[in-house]
Amino acid sequence: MVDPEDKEILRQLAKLGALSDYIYTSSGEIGRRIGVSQQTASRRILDLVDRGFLTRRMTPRKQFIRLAAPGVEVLRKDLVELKALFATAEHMTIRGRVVAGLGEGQYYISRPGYMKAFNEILGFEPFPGTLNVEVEPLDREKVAELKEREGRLIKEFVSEGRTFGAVKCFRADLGGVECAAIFPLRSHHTNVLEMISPVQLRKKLDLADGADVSVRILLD
Amino acid sequence: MVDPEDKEILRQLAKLGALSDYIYTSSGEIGRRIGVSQQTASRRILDLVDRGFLTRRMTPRKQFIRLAAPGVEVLRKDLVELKALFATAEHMTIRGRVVAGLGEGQYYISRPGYMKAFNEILGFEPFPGTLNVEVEPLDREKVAELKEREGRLIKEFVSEGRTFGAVKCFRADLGGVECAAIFPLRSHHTNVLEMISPVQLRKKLDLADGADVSVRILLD
DNA sequence: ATTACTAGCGTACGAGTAA
DNA sequence: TTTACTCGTACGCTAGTAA
Repeated sequence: MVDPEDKEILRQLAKLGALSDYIYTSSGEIGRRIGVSQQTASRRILDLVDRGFLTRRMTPRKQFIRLAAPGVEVLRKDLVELKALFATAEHMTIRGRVVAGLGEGQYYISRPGYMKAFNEILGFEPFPGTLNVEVEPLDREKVAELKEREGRLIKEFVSEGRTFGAVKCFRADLGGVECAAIFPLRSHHTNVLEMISPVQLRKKLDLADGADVSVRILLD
Repeated sequence: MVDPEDKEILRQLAKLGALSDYIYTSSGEIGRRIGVSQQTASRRILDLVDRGFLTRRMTPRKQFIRLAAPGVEVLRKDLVELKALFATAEHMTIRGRVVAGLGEGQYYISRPGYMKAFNEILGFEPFPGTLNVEVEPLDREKVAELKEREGRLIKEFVSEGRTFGAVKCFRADLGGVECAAIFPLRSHHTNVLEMISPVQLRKKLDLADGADVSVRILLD
């Protein structure tokens, strides 16, 4: 097993160039970089050499040291894992219950300007109506956080002689149905999610007012 | 300071999904994942919460836990650092001394087939002659390693009624002059580097036989 | 200068357990 | 079930030092 302290040494050596060639350094230097004594650094290096993660050549002063193939692999594995983590750090679950909307949503989203934008940005033409989900109090901070994120933006536009405000969208999944949460930039609500979908969510999922739902938001 | 053990906890939590949302887990579970006891995991989590790297909500059983912004930054910094390491893990220095060649190189590299290939692969038309560098014994294993690497390949081709063998090239830098090391795939020498360059290296750098040189090979 | 051994100490671990 | 406290122990640290 490679413990985190071992990885730290491998990383510091890699930063000095020991990934692809021998570097000329000393146990004291390495100790300083990782915040331990010369003695501890020496012991740990020795251990890594014994286990095949480092190769080195000694000289009367200092030493030539580089990562052996298994040492490089340790770091590469970390890189791959972190890449994957950030690549798939993509969803957030928000719970709430279905509530009756004001009927406003229907008017707005069916404006041709929005319809066209939804199609471009989300890849579907929404059913003309929103499903409103009252967010469970504990999850409201998540909604606030969502609003801080990029999301997919529909810019404000002018049509029919008036201005339609910018809207931020997040793709989502509700009970296995493709949908999206939409946030008019002007609003500051954090207790209601407005969901749109190519189908009528309420009917498709047979949702009555008060039904508990769990929305999986994709962060992209 | 975030020590490597702290990072390990953040990573394990991130793998469970705590990068972008709360996860429902227990100190025992986390302890198991990082190979420490429930007590130690509990103490370390508490410490990370105190220092602002984690946020959590307790329940009578288990807890909801996620990385706070500073915790995410710790991992992101690691990712960026590792990416940079592997992106620039690109050179290897090989030392040796100039030796007289057999004059063979000149014949081969000036064949039109090779000339054209060098131009495509290295971006320059080489001076018709090679500079031979006898590799210092300690660096010979590096040469062997180079031959294991991809490099830039010139495939074998037929011309003038005979076959010209495949050659592997590595871009290099010798005394600030752009050049390349070439390895006929058939040869198994590891004690001599054959260098080519758009200019006559020997003349440009005023190198007599026996001159000590240091070749910086780019690994790409 | 270095590396790396030995000794002694301090810290962080896990067992036991309360809430 | 959990979390997280106290406490005794042991592991890994640093200091001192030889080569």
